[in-house]
Amino acid sequence: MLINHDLLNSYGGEIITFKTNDYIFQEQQIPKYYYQIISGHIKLNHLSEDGKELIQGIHSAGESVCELLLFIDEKYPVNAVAMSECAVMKVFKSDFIRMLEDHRHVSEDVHKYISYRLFEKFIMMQNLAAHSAETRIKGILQYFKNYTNDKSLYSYEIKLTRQQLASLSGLRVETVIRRLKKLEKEKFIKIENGKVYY
DNA sequence: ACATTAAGTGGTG
DNA sequence: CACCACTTAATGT
Repeated sequence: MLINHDLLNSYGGEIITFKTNDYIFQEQQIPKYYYQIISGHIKLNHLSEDGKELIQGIHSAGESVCELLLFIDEKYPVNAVAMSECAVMKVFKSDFIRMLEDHRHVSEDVHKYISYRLFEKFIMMQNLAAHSAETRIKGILQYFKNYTNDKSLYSYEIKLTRQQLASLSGLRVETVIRRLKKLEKEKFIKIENGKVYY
């Protein structure tokens, strides 16, 4: 995990729980807390004017969400939504900042974490900006498999719905479904009972 | 049995 | 591809 729970506790950290589809925070709100996921999954999304959802990222246990907003004076650019039942540790902004000042190594960990997230954004941007649907989908699949150690063929089960893959890639559901079937024929992925293995 | 959600198909622009 | 309409399968209450 990014930051030790005991340390967060000693700086006023408290645990709050969310049910599926609950908001941890919403777009345009002013960031006041540091959030670190204890269990469950949280997605960062944005709804376009016509109602289409763009998923900016999906985070799980041990990771923090939008901590970078605590270092600048801006409102949240995205919503944080619980994708399952979630337990989250939250720490007041001022206490969080004080903790970083008191613990240099923790501060470095946070720097690295933010840097890695930014690095990911570069990769994702390049994938989404000027590529075919097939390349976009492959990019998303690779992005999630990168978090696992097993790199062998079909070792990773994509635990996302076709719709979620669409919201991540900026494509429509139908396109995702059709492309996945094509990728299966090409032996790039395997599909069993609707589940995608990559 | 009825409602809901996700996967999948056809066809048009 | 996006968009629209619709069918099918699986779950849930």
